[in-house]
Amino acid sequence: MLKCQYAGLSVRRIVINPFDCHTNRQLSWVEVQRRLLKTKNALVTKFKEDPARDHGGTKRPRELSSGDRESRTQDSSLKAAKQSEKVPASIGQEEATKSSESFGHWSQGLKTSMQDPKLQVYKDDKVVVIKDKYPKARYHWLVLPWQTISSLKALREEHCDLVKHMQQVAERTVQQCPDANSLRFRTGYHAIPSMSHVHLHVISQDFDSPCLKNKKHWNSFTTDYFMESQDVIQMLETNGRVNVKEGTSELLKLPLRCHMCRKDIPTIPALKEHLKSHFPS
DNA sequence: GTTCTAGAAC
DNA sequence: GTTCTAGAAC
Repeated sequence: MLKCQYAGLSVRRIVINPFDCHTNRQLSWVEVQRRLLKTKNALVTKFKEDPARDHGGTKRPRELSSGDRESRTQDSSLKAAKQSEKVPASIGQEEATKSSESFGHWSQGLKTSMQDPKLQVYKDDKVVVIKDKYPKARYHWLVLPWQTISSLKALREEHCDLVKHMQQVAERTVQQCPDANSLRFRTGYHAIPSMSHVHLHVISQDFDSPCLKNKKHWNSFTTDYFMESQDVIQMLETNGRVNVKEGTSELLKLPLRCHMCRKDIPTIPALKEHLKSHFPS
């Protein structure tokens, strides 16, 4: 039970009704905890008036084991990448921090992550590379510009050099990877990203990760929902903007198909088992 | 983006 | 009965 005092108002106790008021069914222990946390957060947010306290990724307790192996696998290459780290110019990072808006919503999480030195693999005056917080393969990085650009839709011809630089940095990051010769990598953007702030995915094609859990994850990297960096650059050069085809969001619902042998696989667990035949550990 | 879970699929 | 997914909530 919560005991707190804000703005002169004392809240001694929060009581959660263990029954759902609509269905009258008994709530699970987890659901009771979730409602307790929600009420507590609402009180804290209301009285402390601190919108930055609750950002993406901190909402619910998470299993510690998830992604651990991938993180360890990436670390060795990250150290190598860091050795080539340039000293950042005085502009860029601070400017990005100042111009960013609303860090509170989960979709703004990348703005926070890119500032976190623990996640940074490389940075220069234009871009930063971080490990994806929930890697969908053995190696999965994100290249982000310091400049605030919300998404592909906001890219224009004047961003051409920046986007080319992002691709160069992506290629260099792959070269630093100890498995660069044995694994294939792709570099590209999600056509309709969930997270704000334009980010280039650099991902190995093993898709061997406990964080890859559903059809949306799979299809976002193995269908045309994943837009190759080179294609994006070409679009910017020829049209001055990036064209996302109508119906692209429907690609996420396509049946599961192996990206290596094109075999249809019925379920995610079966797909993950199938991938072991292409990428033995 | 993730977590959680009802209910569909098996 | 168990496994798996889709969709709501965050």
